Amino acid sequence: MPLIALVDCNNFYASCERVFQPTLRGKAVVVLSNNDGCVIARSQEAKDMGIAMGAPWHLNQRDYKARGVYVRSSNYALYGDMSARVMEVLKQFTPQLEIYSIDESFLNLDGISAAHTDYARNIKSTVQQWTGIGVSIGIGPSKTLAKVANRYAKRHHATGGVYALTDPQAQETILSELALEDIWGIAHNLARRLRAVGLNSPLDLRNSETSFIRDRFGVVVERIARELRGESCLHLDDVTHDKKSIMVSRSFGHLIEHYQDLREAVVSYTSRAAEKMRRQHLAAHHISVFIETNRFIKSDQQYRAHYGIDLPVATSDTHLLAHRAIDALKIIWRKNYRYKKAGVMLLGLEPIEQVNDGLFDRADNAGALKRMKAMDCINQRFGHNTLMLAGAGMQPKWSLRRAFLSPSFTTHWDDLLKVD
DNA sequence: TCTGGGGTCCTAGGACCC
DNA sequence: TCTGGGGTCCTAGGACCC
Repeated sequence: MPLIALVDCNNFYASCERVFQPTLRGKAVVVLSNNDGCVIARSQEAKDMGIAMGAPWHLNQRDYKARGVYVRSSNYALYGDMSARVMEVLKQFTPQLEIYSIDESFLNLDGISAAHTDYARNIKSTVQQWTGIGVSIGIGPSKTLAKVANRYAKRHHATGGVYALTDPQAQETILSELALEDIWGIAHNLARRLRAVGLNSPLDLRNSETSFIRDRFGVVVERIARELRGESCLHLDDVTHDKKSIMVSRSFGHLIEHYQDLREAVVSYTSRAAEKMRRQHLAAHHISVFIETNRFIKSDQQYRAHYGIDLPVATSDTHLLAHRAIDALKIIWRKNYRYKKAGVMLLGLEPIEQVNDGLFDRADNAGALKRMKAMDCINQRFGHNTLMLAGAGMQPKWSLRRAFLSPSFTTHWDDLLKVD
C-alpha cells in the first residue's frame, strides 16, 4: 500500500510576511488582494477574530484595524521565493515530490523505514527551522485521504500538526463526521447532487456502489470515492509540465468607461502574459481577451464578453500579441458600460527549443529579440506602466522615449540587459 | 469608493471520416 | 426494402482547485 504525505504550509502568505517582519509574530495579520479588495490570507490570530477568507476588506476594515489587525498587500514575488525554499527542504525527505500549489506538496513515503509520524515530525521541524514557515502534515494511503488527514492535523491541536489516517476505524469515524464539501474535489454543486441521491457524508460516498457513482457522476467522482477507500487513483506526478495556458487579469480600482483605458489595460496585461510565457520558453497559438462589468452593482447594466483569435504561427512577440489583443477587444467592447475587470489569456502553448527559433515571424529577428528582452528589463525596472505606455503607442517617459528612438539605442541594450 | 488572480480537467455535442 | 455505426477531434462551458 502506498503512503502519501501532504505537507501544507500554515497560513502561507501571512507566514511569509512574518518571516520578513518578525514583529508581526503573535499578531493578527491579513494579506489583501489586488486593490486591497478582499482578504486572501489570514494568520491564526486573524482567523480567530472571525475574519473570513475572501471577505471584502472595505466592509469591516475600520473595525478590524481598531482591534489591531495588521494589513499587508500581497507580494507574490516574495511568496514564490519562500515557496521554493520550502520545496527545496521537502525534496530532501522523499524520492518523489509533487509540488501541487504554492504552499502544498505531496510526498511519496514509500520506502521510508522510519515510523511515518516520527518522520513527518522531523520534516515539520526541519522546515520550520530552515525557512521559518510552519507546516501541517497529513498522511494517508491516497492523496484524498492525505488531504483529509492534513485537515485533521490542522484542526486538532493534540496532533501537533501531524496526523496519519491509516487506521480503518479512524477513517470511518472521520469520514462520517465531515461534510461532503470538506473532501478535495467536492464543492457546492457536486455536494448538492450527491445529497439528492441520499449520499450525505463522505462515508456514504465511500461505501456506495462504484458503477452507480460512475453512471450518475462520472469518472471524477468515481475516483474520489475510490480514493476515500484508500485506493490510490491520483498518482504522484513529480515532473514539471509546461503550462497549458497563461492568464493575466485584474479588477480595476475604479470602473472604466472609456475604450482607451480598457485598451491600455489589455495591452499591459498582454505584455505581462507574453513576458511570463517567454520566461517559460513557450509560444502561443491563440490569444483570448475578456472584459466584464461589476456584477456586484446590481443597478448597473451587466455585460461580459470574451473573444479569441487564432495565431497562424505560434508567437511570443509582445507587439504582435498586443495587436491581436486589441483586435479582439475592439470586437467585444461596447459603449455605455462600466467595466470592472479585464483579462488576457494565452492558449495553445508550445515549447520553443531555442530562444530565437520560431519566436518571431517578423523580418528583424535579432532586433526584435533585443527589443523584447529590453522590454522585460524595463518592465522589471520601471514597472509595467512604462511598457504599457510604450506598447500602446503612447508617449513614454522622455528618457525612455529617447532610448527607444535613439539611433544608438542598441548600444544601450547591454546596459539594460545587465539587469537580467 | 471598496468584492482576487491564476490555473486544470472533464463532458457534451457537433463536425467529420470511413 | 433497406437509410449504420463506430471512431476521432475540437470546442465551449462547467466545475473544481489554491
